[in-house]
Amino acid sequence: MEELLAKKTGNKIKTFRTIQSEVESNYHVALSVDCVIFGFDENKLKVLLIRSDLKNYEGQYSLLGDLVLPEENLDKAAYRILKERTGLSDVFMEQVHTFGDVNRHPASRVVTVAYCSLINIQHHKLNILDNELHWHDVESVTEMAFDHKKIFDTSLCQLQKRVKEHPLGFSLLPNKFSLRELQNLYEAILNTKLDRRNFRKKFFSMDFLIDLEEIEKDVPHRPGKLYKFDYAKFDRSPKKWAGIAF
Amino acid sequence: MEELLAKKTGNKIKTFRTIQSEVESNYHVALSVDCVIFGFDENKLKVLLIRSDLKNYEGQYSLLGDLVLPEENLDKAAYRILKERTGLSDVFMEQVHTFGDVNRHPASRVVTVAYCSLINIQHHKLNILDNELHWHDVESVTEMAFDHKKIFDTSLCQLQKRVKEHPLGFSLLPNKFSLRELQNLYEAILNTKLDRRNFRKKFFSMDFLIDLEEIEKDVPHRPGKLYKFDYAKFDRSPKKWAGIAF
DNA sequence: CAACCTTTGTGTATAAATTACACTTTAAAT
DNA sequence: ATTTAAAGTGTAATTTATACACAAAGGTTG
Repeated sequence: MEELLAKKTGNKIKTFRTIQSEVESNYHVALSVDCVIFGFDENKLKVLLIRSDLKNYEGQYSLLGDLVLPEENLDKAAYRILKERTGLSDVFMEQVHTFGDVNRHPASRVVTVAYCSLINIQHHKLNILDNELHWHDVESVTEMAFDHKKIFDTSLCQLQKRVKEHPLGFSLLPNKFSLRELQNLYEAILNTKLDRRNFRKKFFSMDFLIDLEEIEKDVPHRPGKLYKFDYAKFDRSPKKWAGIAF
Repeated sequence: MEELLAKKTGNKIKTFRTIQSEVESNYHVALSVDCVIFGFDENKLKVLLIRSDLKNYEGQYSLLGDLVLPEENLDKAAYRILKERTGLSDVFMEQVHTFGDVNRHPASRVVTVAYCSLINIQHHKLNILDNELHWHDVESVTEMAFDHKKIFDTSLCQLQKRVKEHPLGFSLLPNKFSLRELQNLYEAILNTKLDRRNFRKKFFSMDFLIDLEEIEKDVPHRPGKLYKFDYAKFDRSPKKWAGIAF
């Protein structure tokens, strides 16, 4: 949220210094939400970052965040940020962790709640406001503004864990996908190579994939069959999700 | 933290109403930490609760919490609360989730970060300050003040998950324990019955238990051998923790 | 249109892990 | 000495995970 804070303070509450003098109660803190938005494209796991415009962190990348509004629940704030930037609502979104170290923000105490979101990279257009907003390969993310690298690492770690125990991955894929794409996704998230036959066997045995009786187009080799995930069936009997151990 | 907030406001910032008028910036919120402190006694999982003294929730139980101090990190705040109430430091403590619904606190907006802590119920004396502070059977916890029931449920759920994938449970036991006690603990946390032979087989195969060459005292039947958990060995090769699937 | 390239799609044998299950041993209590 | 209650122990059956290779499909190329 740190980028936007500068603007907000400009509009409504002047500067950080002003905030601090106005807030007589030391027991109050600024509260923000930061979204780690993952996508999947070209067989790589991506994350959506913006360039920081705070002087302290000039040129560095940071997560998408904003202050939580006075009458806004935390989840709502996270969805608002996502909507503003990607135009998407109704996507997977989950709280990850809260970061509140005293000096994590250079200007004043700002406690931030991190959210992890998974979106289908094709179903949206980026809303580029003031700063560069781009997808970055997860592997290439090194330095970041504030403690955002730590937030990012925590989120990626949690994603790797959660994707094994819950069918989250499908949020990152198009509605119709081939088994190869699905496997590439898992390999990208977990950063491993998986056995193709065992992977297929596992998914077919769970029986949550609907055969769409269609095949891939425009591939320079034998096309694969297309499937979609049977969310209705999963909701009825989530226990049949055996987990992805590999 | 809600109980203490009343006092704090009395001392330093008067009343909630005063707070609200003083805080010109709507972007600032009160921040608290609530601790879900688990113990294990008489083969039952227990949680440490205090009686709420807010009028709205008279007579109901609530978690142990407090406002986060201006120069205090979140983890520090959680440890401080635990120390104040149980005299213990250096125990298992983990952030669970942050609850920030706009109206979760009747007086003003208070966002709270929940922590889960596991303590050995015998190694401490409760520091009973103003209100009743007691251990409660986890099963018997029904109504609670604020949204604390939801916080408690979330924490218990996370504990059930975490205890399978990490050797947390030993924090709840005395240093020396029998396999029966260990099994009772897992049964209490997971709320299931486990097969005794398979349970023992699993733990022995992981080879993290040190045989202390001692036996139980004062039991009216054949005494069991006592063990301790080999934390050093676990730290060297945590991958050998196979998880408790059952 | 034939040869080639790349990826799809499929099965089995082996090893490992999980489950179900019953009797003897020990120490304390009576 | 007998009773009582839990400790301690092994095996067979089932399920799950792993390793591994070749034929078929469709597009591309010369």
